Amino acid sequence: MPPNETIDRASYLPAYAQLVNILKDKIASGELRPGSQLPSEAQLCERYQISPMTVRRSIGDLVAKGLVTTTQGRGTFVKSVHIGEVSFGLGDFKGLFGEKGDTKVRLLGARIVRANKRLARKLSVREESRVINIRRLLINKDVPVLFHEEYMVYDPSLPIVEAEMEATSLAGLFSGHATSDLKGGHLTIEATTLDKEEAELLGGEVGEPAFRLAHTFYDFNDNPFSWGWFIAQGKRLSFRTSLGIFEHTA
Amino acid sequence: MPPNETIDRASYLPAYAQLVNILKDKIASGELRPGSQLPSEAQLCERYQISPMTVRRSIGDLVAKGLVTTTQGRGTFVKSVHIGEVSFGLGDFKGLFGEKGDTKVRLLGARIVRANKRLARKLSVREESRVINIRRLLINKDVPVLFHEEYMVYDPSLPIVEAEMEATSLAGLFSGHATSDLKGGHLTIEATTLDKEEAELLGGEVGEPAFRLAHTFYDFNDNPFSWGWFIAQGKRLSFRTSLGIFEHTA
DNA sequence: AAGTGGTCTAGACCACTAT
DNA sequence: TAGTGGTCTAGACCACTTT
Repeated sequence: MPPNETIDRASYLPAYAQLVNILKDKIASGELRPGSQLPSEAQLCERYQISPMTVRRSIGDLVAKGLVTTTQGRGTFVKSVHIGEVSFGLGDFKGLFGEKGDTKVRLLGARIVRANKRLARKLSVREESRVINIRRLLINKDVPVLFHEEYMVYDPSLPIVEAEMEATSLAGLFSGHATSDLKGGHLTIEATTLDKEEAELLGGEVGEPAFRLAHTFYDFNDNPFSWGWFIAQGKRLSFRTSLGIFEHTA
Repeated sequence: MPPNETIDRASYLPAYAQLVNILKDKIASGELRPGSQLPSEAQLCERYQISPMTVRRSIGDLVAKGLVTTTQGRGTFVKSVHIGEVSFGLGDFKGLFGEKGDTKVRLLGARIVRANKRLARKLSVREESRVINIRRLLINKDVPVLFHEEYMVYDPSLPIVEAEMEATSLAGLFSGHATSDLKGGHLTIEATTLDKEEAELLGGEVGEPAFRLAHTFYDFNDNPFSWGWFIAQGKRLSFRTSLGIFEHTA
């Protein structure tokens, strides 16, 4: 478990990764405390008999992991932990899906509506223009876990529903192959409570805590083409992360 | 705005960053669509007259940004967007603090309690052992924005309250200088609703949507020493992020 | 066999910080 | 001035995928 103090050139693990592990362990064990300075790159080269570019790669990895900071002319230092820099992944959201095959999508409705003011602004279309509204329920092992409501611009030049629906298909977005028409989007996570309809669909109680994941997706002309949100019960979902050094970083 | 098609060796911007921008723009403009293959590293070396290591650094940056993937023996390809890989930061949380000077912390109470079963498990102490309980209210411009409840192990060998309180002081954790006794921790974000007490403290309504950010912090012996949570009204907070290519990536 | 990315060398010069 | 990290070169050899 304790890594050797030398680089094993025969190891399947590349030299830079071995050095990362060595330094990481020194930090995790407290041998290198937050604020203390790491050996200089030249010293690490000499100590472990590896070339400068390899040492730099190792240190770059540690910087990327948020474990150290470098300052030109000063040196490399172990960072102390800051909550503000933590990031959470949406992988937890994906966990609602479970194993493939367990998950089904039930289409609750698809219709064409006229854009009100808010919708017109969100999709950059004129008020009263036609917009596709799609409502889906995601079911995992017969348990409804996610409600999705989405509005998409209606482009008469396209074969409507199938193409549009595939564009932001749940499976594609979360785990599989998204379309190449999607340039990117914005997401926000909000706290909310279930309303009557959502509670019925998800099998929960009205007023129960829930997450709303709102999305806007853009095409390669930077025009929004989809706006909507996912609703998940709070009890079925939480976002987890770690600060500092933990197994999962290994 | 459109970057030149050559590397400017006189630019203050390093060569690898210039190549990153060139490739990023080709992706953003749709010239390189999701799924399509980038020129090989050798071709990029030739085309832009830079050495292999420099090209690799550029591509490494794009991989880190999640814009491309590389497969040994196959090539480098533009990724399509996947929600599951998105991550969002706690910077939004930090936004509750506002400009420095606007923010005050009011100590609502600090006392020593006996650990119940749950608390004993969370802090890895025996049931009935003594634990410090601290409750704070964070106030920004006279508006209460954050309620913090925390339990810490009571170590009789330390000068109690001040040392312990500083260990996870709000200011230190979110923006400033954390102590070097903190190795790391686990965080979870949950959806919840305000109970009566929280509603009174935060000036909200009972049952109103809220976020709970729960934390456990560990020392360098991997012993948990702090467990607790922050409560923020949902209307004062949302977590935002982007997928794909947007300005903020520049 | 040809082409691709993955690792690594052994230096070079530059920009910045400290003394 | 000495020491630090930041960038970059011009190759090398390896592992892997595809034809």
